[in-house]
Amino acid sequence: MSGVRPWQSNASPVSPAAGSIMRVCWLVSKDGRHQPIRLAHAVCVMIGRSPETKITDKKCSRHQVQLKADYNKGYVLVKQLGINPSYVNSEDLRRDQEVKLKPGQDLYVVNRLYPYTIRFEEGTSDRDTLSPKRTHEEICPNSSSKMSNKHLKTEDSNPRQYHTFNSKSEEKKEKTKDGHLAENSSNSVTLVNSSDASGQKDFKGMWSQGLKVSMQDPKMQVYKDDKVVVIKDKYPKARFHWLVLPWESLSNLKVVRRDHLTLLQHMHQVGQKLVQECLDTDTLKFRLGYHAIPSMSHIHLHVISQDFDSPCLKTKKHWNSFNTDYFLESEDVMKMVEQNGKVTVKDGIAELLKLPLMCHVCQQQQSTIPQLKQHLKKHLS
DNA sequence: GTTCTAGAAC
DNA sequence: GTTCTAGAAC
Repeated sequence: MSGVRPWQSNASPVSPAAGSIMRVCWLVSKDGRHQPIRLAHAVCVMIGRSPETKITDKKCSRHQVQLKADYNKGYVLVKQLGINPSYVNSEDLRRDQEVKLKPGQDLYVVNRLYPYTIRFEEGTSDRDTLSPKRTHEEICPNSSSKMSNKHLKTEDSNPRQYHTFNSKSEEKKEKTKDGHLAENSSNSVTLVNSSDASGQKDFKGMWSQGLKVSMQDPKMQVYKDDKVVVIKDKYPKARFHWLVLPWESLSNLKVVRRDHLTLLQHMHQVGQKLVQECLDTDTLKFRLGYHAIPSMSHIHLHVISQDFDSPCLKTKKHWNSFNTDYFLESEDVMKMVEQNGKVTVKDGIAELLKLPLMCHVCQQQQSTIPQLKQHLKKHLS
């Protein structure tokens, strides 16, 4: 990245975006009677006694349950239509009763028989939605290719707040170590082996997967190279607020090991470079670091200016997540990984989010967020 | 992560 | 009465 000033006029043009990322939901027969059935978004699908489900039980209606997937909310609405009860989430359903079926929960189509579960996946082409999840090898048999060039472009839509320098879209993306992000030779991306996606006990909903989608979106990308991508925080808590994300699938700091140290160092260097290249760097201070317990999946390094002048900064949690020890300095994280081979977070660190609001410049306590924001104006040059 | 809103705080 | 926040829902 040395010498690169991505927003300058000689940057490369942006090529057409790859296919937009789409989600797909599968109804999976837990006893393996048949292949997964695709549930399209907001489309009612009837499940019951049929050749497709291979259910021949006469107690099962041909229209036993109606399923409607909601890709935005990350669940499937189950409506019982048959006479005999279906069973979801430890509850027998009545006729016409509707319940939400979430990843990790089971649906028994009738009389606690014929178990199903659902699985949400993501892909960038229609083709990805036509067949169930494939292994990385199935998708990308020759997966040694890597992105080689750095292509950057300026597109400064908001000079005060952002340099939006989109990266030139590369047609082929890299396979990650564990196959989380894989791409075949015809320009489709599928999230496979989503270690923290649907079905996991710590799955919080589709919203928590948003960074994985954003980082793949050329319109969101501010910088990218073969190891990392930078995007603007969608809800910036300061005038400048970027996220540096590795292509490699790392859900959070908990999975980081010594092997990842060079990656963390690279993320830090890219973050520092963003700061150096920022036109307001003379007047603004920046911090680089990680949230101890991030809400969003996929590890991300915050690069944030210390003005905290943003309408998106609204809550005590927002403030304290950047202004207490909940914010782990990138340099401290790297040291920890170097010395201990992993990152450890103190017990009870989430309690820091509830601390009284304190100005990060003069340490004066403020009683409310509006007061704090008013106070912060004093420190703005 | 955000949005929404009931009820606490003023 | 209005402002603000915490927690639920997504």
